[in-house]
Amino acid sequence: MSWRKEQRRAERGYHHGNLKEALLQAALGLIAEKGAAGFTFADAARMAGVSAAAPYRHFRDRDELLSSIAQRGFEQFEQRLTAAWDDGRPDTVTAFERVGKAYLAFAREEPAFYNAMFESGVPVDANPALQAASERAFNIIRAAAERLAALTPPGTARPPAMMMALHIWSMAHGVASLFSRGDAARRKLPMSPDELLEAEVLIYLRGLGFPTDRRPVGKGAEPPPVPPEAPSGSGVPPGGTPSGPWGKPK
Amino acid sequence: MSWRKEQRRAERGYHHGNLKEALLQAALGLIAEKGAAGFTFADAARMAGVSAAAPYRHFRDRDELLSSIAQRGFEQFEQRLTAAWDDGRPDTVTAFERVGKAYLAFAREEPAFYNAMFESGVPVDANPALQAASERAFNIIRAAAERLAALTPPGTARPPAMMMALHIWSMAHGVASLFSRGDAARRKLPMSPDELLEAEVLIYLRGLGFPTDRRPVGKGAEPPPVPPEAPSGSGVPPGGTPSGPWGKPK
DNA sequence: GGCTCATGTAAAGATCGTTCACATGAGCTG
DNA sequence: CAGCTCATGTGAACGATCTTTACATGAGCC
Repeated sequence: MSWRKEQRRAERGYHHGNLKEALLQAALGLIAEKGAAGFTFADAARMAGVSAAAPYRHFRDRDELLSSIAQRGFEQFEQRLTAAWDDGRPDTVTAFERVGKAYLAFAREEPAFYNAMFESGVPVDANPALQAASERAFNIIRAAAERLAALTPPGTARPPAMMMALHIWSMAHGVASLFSRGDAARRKLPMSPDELLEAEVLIYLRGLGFPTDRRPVGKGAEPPPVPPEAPSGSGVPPGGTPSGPWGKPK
Repeated sequence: MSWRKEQRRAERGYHHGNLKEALLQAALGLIAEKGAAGFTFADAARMAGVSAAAPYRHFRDRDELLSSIAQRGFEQFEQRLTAAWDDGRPDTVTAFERVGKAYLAFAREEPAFYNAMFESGVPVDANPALQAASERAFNIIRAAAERLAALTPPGTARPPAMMMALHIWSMAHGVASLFSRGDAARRKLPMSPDELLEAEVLIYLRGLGFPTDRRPVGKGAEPPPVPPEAPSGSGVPPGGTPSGPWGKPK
């Protein structure tokens, strides 16, 4: 009966017109603010200007709304990873690292999605569409790993691509959850999460025999262009390089 | 007024005697069952056989109970990591990997603690004791990394120990959150989380120049004893070893 | 114009978190 | 042992949330 309510209703009529979408947006905002735990179904309804019971016409319950958001998150995630991977251009290793950065960027820039996807307690298999979306996203990493695995320098054992993909995913997720978002970011670090992950991945790749000693960590000069995909002779890093992927040793 | 209630009270008298501890235990059980999000203050009270208001005599609010549990979790975590590290015996690399396994074992065997520590939304700096406990636990990993860094084979750049520690932590945490617990464990994997992490760490260490090609992944025969801490000449793995830390290539 | 069904509302029940005034009894003081 | 005190537990109550149920509205279609 409040004036505002009548006002709203006058604007949009008895029927909202696009409540489902409005609820998703509202929830997204609330999760970004207060985390998936603090988000409340009633609040989302209020924010959309409808009664507390209305959302039940569009979502079975609060959890279904949450898993819808998680699903949407995985879809956007997939898009960003795909763009970052850019089919391996200009060279596989560079593109691979770009994927890692995109992972962190997503966690940082879309905290609400990331939260719903990985930290809200929504099980991956809550709903088939969610699971499918999650798998599609992971498949980007997997495809990238496959391309990378195919490049193992001669004389080096070829690692299973699936394993590589899982490794990379765990690194990115570990760095993101521990250091790259909200509260967790308060842990004091000697370097940025991006640098941390980049060094981690480079060391890992070197452990697999890939030549990765082409640039220091700083974002200064562009690395000298590498002949794309031509494994430069012996894959093993030249014995005893004095500097690692983490920059100059002091 | 119920018979049960009178019964309980007759057994223990008006005062509970050890309510704080009982609440912590009850909460632990509930979190293990339904996750930190699903755990309710009222439930814990009920489980301890006490009115819903009683817990407020021991905890300012629900969040304080949660962060108490997180703190306790970090303390137990520290103990287990310390035991696993065993001051670097019998050799640093072996002990280091044992720490990784202990990390996963803790996540698997103490889901309630792990949940409260890392997934409950309790910020690390919620309370100074919690933060301190968290740092003490991390310091075990850090100390181990320091010992490891000191062993870098001659001719190899020495990585910052802090960075190594953060890398290892992120790997362990990433594998644990994504693959090693409850709902998340439903993702289908080609290998166990333990093996996954072990391979990841070994490849990483190899990337840093450590010789790590001493055993396949299977848990069969004990690895041949390695002369403790005698960096065997050139640290770089003998060029072109045909099998990696992940086992035989097929 | 009238029907129908998706969509929204109001009201109500169950549960929680939290607070407040009050009850109990364990332990100290004399 | 009497009496005091204070930590600890109780019950009742408030406001908020989630969810269901019966009812209202109106958009689209015949």
